[in-house]
Amino acid sequence: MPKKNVVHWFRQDLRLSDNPALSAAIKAGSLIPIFIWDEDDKDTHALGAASRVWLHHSLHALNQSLSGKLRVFQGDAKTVLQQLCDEAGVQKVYWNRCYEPHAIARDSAIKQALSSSGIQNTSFNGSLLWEPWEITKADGLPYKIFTPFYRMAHLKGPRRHTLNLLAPSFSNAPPSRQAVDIDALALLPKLKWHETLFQHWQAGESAALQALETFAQGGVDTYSISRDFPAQNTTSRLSPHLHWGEISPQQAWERLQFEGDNENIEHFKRELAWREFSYYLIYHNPDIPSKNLKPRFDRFPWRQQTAQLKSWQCGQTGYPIIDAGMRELWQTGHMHNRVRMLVASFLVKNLMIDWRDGAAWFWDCLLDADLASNSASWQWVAGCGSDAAPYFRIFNPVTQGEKFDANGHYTRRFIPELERLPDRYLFRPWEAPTEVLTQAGVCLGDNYPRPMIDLKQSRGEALEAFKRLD
DNA sequence: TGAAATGTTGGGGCG
DNA sequence: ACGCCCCAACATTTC
Repeated sequence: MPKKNVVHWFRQDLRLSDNPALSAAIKAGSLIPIFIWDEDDKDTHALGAASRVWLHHSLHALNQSLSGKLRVFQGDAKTVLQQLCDEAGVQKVYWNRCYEPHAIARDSAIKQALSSSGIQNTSFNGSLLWEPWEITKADGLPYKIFTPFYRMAHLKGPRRHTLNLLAPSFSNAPPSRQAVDIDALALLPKLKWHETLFQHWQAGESAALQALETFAQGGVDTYSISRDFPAQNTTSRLSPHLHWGEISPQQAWERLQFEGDNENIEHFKRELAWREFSYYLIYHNPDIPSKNLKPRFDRFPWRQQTAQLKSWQCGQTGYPIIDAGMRELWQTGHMHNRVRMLVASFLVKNLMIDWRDGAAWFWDCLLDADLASNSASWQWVAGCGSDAAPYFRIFNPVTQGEKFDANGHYTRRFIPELERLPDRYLFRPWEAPTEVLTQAGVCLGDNYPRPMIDLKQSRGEALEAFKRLD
């Protein structure tokens, strides 16, 4: 007797391994693997440009590992699913949960619609170590501080890895007329900008597993310390893979656990847990992308400085470590973690520009753009998050540059016009004697900007503004 | 997962 | 030998 057709709906789980919903679907019948591009340009949560590029490549990779059987649709997800189930006689639909507020709303409406037409639908946890509702304080309320959250989560232990992926038997239901080619989704921008991005990255499950392997076999050995130095590429570089679920956090967690137990591995697990905490926060605070978690920040006098925002975005602030970071973001779709903190601190605490403007730019440019992490991290930096950096913690881009990029490898890589400026002045070119600048071919205000604001003064103003919030 | 301002200490130069 | 000053080095406080 032929097996019944079942649907696995791929969303942010673009992988075959450790995929609980997919495994369940494969066990249940003949597989129709689908992806639905259901985005409307008017959506406030519409994917950023870099994310779309990643998705484009990741879908191609996924389709390849499914022997070209991935069916791609465009349009309202509920309509697409209902029509597909109807056409192909599907009685069972499987997916892994998403946790963004708009996705939760969409999915619960779909769940209801499918159930009421008698179609069984089951969702799984495919992207988090801990379900956000499972970790609570003794009084049942959600944690607001990372450390106690992590302690409790640790006690529970992470979700177990899904074993035993059976080889799928694909449904031979005729392709739906609605199915479209991945390229027809037009996820790539018209400009050639995306081609430079993908000189630095490879999307898809096998690239993700390879990145994990590389990290586990070497990168992690010095992780705790060297992760702070942007010139050393010793972070895991797993973030975009994790965002799209090309790899699960369980796979990362367990692979590193296999290497043993030391300070570096502990530290990395803690970073995975920060990702979890972001999802935890957005689940319990759906407004986190747009609303200060600390309401008193609603009175903060953010400055509407379009020109200054633009200088920051383009890496033309006159502070080399800031500009290097912003240019790294534009050129590679990525920015080193420490530098993210520096540029964010500079925007919010020196320029006094709204963190939401910074978050929006990151959202558009980052290949690893993730609503939960992006929102939670910007609120953390701005000081308006629940467990946030204290407002007075303001990074000094000169000191930080000298400390974390002492030999200037990172900064010079992204700011070639400062290539020949000696280390001594690299992070403070305005202090360099004229002849040093001339010899290095630097002309301030011409081929590299003068500092756009005074650090000491802007810091003082921000601290004043903060004090007035109390 | 800060930095600046302020305070304290102790060694060395010097009269 | 002693007091004095200077200042680096470190510690503490404040934002």
